[in-house]
Amino acid sequence: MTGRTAAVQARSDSVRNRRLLLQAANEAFAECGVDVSMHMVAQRAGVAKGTVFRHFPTKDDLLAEIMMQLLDRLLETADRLLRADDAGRALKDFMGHGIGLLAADRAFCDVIGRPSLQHTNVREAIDRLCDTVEDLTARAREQRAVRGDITGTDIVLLLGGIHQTAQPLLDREPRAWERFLEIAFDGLRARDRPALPHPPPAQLRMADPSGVSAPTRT
Amino acid sequence: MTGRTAAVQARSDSVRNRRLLLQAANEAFAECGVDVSMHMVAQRAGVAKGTVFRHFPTKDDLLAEIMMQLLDRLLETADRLLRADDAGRALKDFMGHGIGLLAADRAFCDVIGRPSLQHTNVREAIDRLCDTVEDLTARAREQRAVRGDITGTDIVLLLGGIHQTAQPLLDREPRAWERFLEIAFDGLRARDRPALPHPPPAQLRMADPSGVSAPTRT
DNA sequence: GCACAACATGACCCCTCGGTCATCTTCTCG
DNA sequence: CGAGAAGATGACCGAGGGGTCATGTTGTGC
Repeated sequence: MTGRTAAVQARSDSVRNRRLLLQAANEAFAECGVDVSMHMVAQRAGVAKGTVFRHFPTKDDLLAEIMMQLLDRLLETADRLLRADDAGRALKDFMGHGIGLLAADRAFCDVIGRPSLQHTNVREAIDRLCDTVEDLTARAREQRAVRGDITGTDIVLLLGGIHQTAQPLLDREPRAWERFLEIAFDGLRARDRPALPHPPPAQLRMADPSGVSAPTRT
Repeated sequence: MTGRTAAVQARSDSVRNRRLLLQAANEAFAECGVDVSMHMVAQRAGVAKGTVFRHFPTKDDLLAEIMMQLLDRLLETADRLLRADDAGRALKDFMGHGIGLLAADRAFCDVIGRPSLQHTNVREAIDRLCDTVEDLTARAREQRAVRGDITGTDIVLLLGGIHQTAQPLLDREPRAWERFLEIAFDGLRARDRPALPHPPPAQLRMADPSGVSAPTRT
């Protein structure tokens, strides 16, 4: 997408460095979260700091590229699960997949958690993902696998929440989130219970052009 | 506890400034989390930066003092609820109280979320809180208000998780966490369900003298 | 009201971070 | 192989953070 379309041929060392950088950034972001320094990324890739900025003009650009890969894969999984027979199972599988990604990548948590720092295409990818989760949830609702007042937004929010719940246990038991996914899903499934407090949350929109929910905080 | 016990009398302006500082720091930490700068705190209190460091030698000292107030109040609530008749109701009330505090104080979330930066007395207070929650949970378990394989650690972890779930909705609906507390509690209550995956998590200990789980990351 | 200790102040130090750029190196093409 | 452009490098910049300290100010006991 970036190198060989036009007449200009990318130099071999440039291509190699770009690959090394993406790999190093992937690991560094996953381990340390978005606050990892560009110097650290450069060091991991075995190049100088300036080289990082030659390939990715800002830290946000680098982060966006990496997050897009993650989101694309997750979106692909969601699309595939949309065609499963057992919609309840599919929804739970999707949640497991998403939480697994969160558990393996601190930067992904940071990006999902606070929309403060973001590229437009990442925001749009997240919106697309929310749409698909809405569909997944609708199917589960129709098949009575979850209660009638659960929305896709509930599910999206629960992803971050369930991961956060299990996070202190991550060192000792990397898959501890399965326990809490089970508890949460039992709650989602509860029939014969009074209506939930508060109306179902409105759909989260990160990439609205009206600029209403622009980043406000530090 | 800090000023008037010994022979030395604290000067009036010093006492006033200390009060102003604690109040300002409370607000600043609550709004911006632990990453708020000491300069910001000083500004809010209407004093110079040096004054902050005269009263609190390090940022950690200031943060610890504020967190201790919060934890003491929460611990008091937990102790009171331990004497309620309906143990299930008491446990849920406690969770509501805790999540409400998390929703109102970003620094509290930060401190609970990652134990990286901490004073010993804060760690001990958290441990005491965990003990009390363990008791609260045991009573609820005995009264069959929650399933038999739920521990106090589950509950403590769920506090942060439920808050995190609702956090993106905080601006529009400050009490949105009630919806997710309801869902989670329905899950905790689920009878006739297969056993949860993974054994109940071991109790979290923040103040262990063996220094095993010392802060490792950045 | 005086003297002095305690206190308040903000310029300053050192550090880290994202980002820049003059300079040097290396790949590529003829 | 040689020229030249694309790429790599790391010293450097400004912002902002926690923390310090010489200096100026003020409350207090005599």
